[in-house]
Amino acid sequence: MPELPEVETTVRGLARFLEGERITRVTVNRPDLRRPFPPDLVQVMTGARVIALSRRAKYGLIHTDRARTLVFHLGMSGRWRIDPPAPDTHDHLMLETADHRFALCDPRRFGSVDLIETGALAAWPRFAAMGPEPLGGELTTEHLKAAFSGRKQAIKLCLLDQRVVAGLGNIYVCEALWRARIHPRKPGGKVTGPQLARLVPAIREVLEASISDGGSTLRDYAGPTGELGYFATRFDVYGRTGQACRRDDGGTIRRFAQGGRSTWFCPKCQR
DNA sequence: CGTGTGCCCTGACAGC
DNA sequence: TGCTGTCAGGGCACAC
Repeated sequence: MPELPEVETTVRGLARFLEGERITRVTVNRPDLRRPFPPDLVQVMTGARVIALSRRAKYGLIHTDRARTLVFHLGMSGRWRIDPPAPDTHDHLMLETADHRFALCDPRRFGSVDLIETGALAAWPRFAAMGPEPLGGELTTEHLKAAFSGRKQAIKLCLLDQRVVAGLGNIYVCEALWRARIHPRKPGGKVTGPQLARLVPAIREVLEASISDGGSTLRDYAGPTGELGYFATRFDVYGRTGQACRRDDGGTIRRFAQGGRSTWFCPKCQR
């Protein structure tokens, strides 16, 4: 269930085992996920040393000493299994080091694997059009104001647009809008100044809280099973149809569809 | 251009 | 038990 916090948690978990290590073996079990695997994937990655791992939006990056970076996306159902005790039908790609094995498992196969020249990552079309990262100070009230200006589209959909902010998904958009007390159907261009000012910290805080939960879950999972696990957190609105708003304002969480996906919100405090 | 729709794929779950 | 329908955290191609 990968959104930004899960990707960040996954990258951190992989980094502990992969950074500085040499890839001794690469196994490809099928030719593609959403897109074909790079034809030279095995050749380039076999024997490569991993320099560092990082994240851009919901993509994980494995930088190697071959001037190339393996860029993975976990789609809807992807995860890396570290030292899996048994093979899984959906382990599509396996990387091995001297001490560990890393299986990219993705039942729905909405994920992707690309091999990009490290020096040209910023120009990679999928990255070039992206907005700022929601963490780390790039994302400002002024940026959102400019990005939303004149847009009639609902703010929920604006925030899912990776050109506006890179890495927000359905869960965290719902959660951030609740925190900022903004109605998800409000047109982007009509969001008020005070609402925008609340939105930036709301986004940052909900992501940071999830990442710290993910970190603790990861520590647990890294022990006995050796698998990466996704954080389990208590959402304020996501999936809480019919339950009381956590602000105790008498509101009941409601669900409706926007752009083919579900939105949850509190009609009492989100305006 | 901005905006809306449908599809890629498998699995989990509810209801019968 | 097994069938059927619905839904799922993403991204993209395509139509207007």
